Amino acid sequence: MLSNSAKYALKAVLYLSLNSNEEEKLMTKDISEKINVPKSYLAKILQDLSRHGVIASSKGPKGGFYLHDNNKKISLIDIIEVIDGKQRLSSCILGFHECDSENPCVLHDIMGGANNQFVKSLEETTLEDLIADLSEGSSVFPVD
Amino acid sequence: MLSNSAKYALKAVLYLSLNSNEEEKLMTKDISEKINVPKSYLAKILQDLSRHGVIASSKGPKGGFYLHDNNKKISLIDIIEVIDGKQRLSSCILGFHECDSENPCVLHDIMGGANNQFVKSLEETTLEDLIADLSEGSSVFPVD
DNA sequence: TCTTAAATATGATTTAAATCATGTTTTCAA
DNA sequence: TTGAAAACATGATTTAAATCATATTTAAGA
Repeated sequence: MLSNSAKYALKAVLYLSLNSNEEEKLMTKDISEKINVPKSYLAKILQDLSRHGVIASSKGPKGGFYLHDNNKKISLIDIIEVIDGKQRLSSCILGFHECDSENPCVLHDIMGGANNQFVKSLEETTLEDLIADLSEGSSVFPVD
Repeated sequence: MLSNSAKYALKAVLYLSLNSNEEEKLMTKDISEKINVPKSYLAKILQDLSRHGVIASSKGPKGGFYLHDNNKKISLIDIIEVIDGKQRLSSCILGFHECDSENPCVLHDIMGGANNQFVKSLEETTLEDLIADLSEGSSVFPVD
């Protein structure tokens, strides 16, 4: 459903949203240790996210990755799509190309629209929402 | 969520449930052409399913794969678990090991139990149910 | 201006899933 | 009883994702 890379991206951006700002940037090394993701692999993902404007970065000494406030208004789906593309999440569970509610594959209804609902949640949920949940203590930010 | 192999298994077993019985067995070659899955790859999967009693087989000339009536009462989850194991379907979307409703990861609620519900459907749905849906014309059996 | 610390860009390597290939066993039918 | 047709078993190859490595660019600070 989600690639490993996309999961790492979500974790990293969430970590940044909790621990960074314009004054306190974070290096790949720090993030990778904290969220338990291989450093060079994470580096590639962060660079990808930065190139697409999902996160901010600056080079050189005292440089690193961080989030602007408006980056926190981004929805989760936008993070995922930078890494996995648009297709992956909406694809039929049996790999049927023309699968939709008009022309449902034999498992489409079994899924009960679970996937659609999940995608909708990803579209509607922003980083800020997750931060709110976490600060309420109603959920946990997993490391592994 | 599901491996490619598990998808192929579902398609193959469903095809068998529609087109085979004790008198009309089907060879790997026939099934693979019909459901559009590589022959030798499918062979491995069918042998796996047969070894686990999900489908029946007989060797030699006039041999092949088929389903007994009681094989049609099997639920979809049992087909999937033979191929993918028990873990894969229930794992946390962020890869968090202790993720459950007691200790939800930050995405657990976002998923809205979509995954749990999906697994439940797979547990409750039998091949017969799918066959019924198909014969009503309310769904389609996809080839690709 | 020079050194150093960071991201950036690019490509190589590893790993696991997917796919292919082939020899062995069983059983039917002539 | 023998040849052929099928599943069965096993292992090799390919491919894509995941991971690693390293040279290049940028910018801070001395």
